[in-house]
Amino acid sequence: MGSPSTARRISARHHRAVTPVPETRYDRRLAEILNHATEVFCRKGYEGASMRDLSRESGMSLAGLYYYFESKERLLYLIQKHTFATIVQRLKERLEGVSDPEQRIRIFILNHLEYFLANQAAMKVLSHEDEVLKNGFGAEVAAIKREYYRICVGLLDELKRDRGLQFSTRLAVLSLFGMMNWIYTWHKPRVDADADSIAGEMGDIFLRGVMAAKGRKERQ
Amino acid sequence: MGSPSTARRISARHHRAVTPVPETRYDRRLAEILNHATEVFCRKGYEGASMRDLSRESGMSLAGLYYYFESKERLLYLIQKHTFATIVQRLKERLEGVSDPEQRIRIFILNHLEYFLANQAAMKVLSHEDEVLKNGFGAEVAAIKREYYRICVGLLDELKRDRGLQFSTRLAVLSLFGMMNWIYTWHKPRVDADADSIAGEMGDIFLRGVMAAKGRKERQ
DNA sequence: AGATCATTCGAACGTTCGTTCGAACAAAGT
DNA sequence: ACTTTGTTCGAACGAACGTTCGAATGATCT
Repeated sequence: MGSPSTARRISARHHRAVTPVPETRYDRRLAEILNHATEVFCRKGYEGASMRDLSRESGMSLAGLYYYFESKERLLYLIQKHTFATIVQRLKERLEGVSDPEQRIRIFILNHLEYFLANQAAMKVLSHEDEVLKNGFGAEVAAIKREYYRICVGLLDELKRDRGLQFSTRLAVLSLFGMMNWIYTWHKPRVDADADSIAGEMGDIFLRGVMAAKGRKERQ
Repeated sequence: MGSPSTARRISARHHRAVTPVPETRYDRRLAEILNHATEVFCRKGYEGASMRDLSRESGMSLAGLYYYFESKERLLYLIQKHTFATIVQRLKERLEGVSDPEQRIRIFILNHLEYFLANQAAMKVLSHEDEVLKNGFGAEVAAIKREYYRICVGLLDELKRDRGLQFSTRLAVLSLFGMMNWIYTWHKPRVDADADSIAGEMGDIFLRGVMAAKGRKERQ
């Protein structure tokens, strides 16, 4: 009793049952810790960041942290899952009601880049610490990631059908992800453009690139 | 006497002075260790791989490794520097004698992807362990990296002048690097296509994308 | 053969790692 | 007031970390 897992289960029940946005003290504190941890993971990498770093940064004692999660690995899992779930949910909202295939892809790009630049630390952790989660945790995050990937494949297939194009959807999608995700290695908030114009330019390059493949046969 | 740094200095002198490709025992052994270390860094990450992992994998005792380099950080530096120097050198050779701007960019893409796929472990370490080297080592690697980047900027500027295009060179180059470098997250040698066809398809997407920007004004 | 050098290793150094434990404090319920 | 439950912490655990040292090999030369 009083163990972390018990506390989490109880607060979760409160969160769902009592009010729409109760935001218990526990949940608020956990969110704070997650934010600090994200920033430290982003700066020093998952393996490079010690629990003592996280303790110092979040202002909570080393032992205190373990009240909120049972291991460092689980902490990374919480960060990754929350980040990915948020971006997928936002995307689905924005796609609703838009039917033009090109416009839908532009929305996908903008949504991705906007969230990427607004939560650069979280997305860097997501992109960079890809394979460190072990079997149980890793599988769940990989599943969300695969869903996100499949959405993008669907959007591109729509475009191909609509415009009668022929190219390798897989390679196009992975190229697009590369263009977008690589941004964490070079974007400096003060000097580079904002998400809107970057999304526009990348959308131009990518969409003109794939749409110029009119009717041609796919490379073998 | 007998210290690592002394040994390295001597063998280096031999390497340069005596014959074109002398390949002393020392150099051969060091190369072996570098290869094994590259593979381990690729699998577990720089921070995640311990010196004991490297010892086990290379078959040399923990202490024995320190005869060949004075620290783990210096080992990463040696790997990164050698990898980058090789790819830049190969590129310069291949570009010689080719003057068509589009063809030169296709050569750049092919060279990058070919080396990337042939030395996937090394390139993953290069891409992934970007900011771990401290001041001295980091600056030197960053300089080679910048030279490589500038070559690509030069190629794209040639294309722009030649075809009268207008777009942001910086964003185009960084997008291209993203497309290419992201490959380490998804390419499976047995199931995915080879460097030639991937380079062709990526070249199509990218070049059609930027070349469709004929005469138009650059986005603000 | 002995001497000199290059190479390798077992054992240990001190430090830092992730994690745990029991006590202490705070809030809420009775 | 006392009890209960939720939250925090100092201190410590054993394990693993990067690195060092002196002795033991192997190789090369006189």
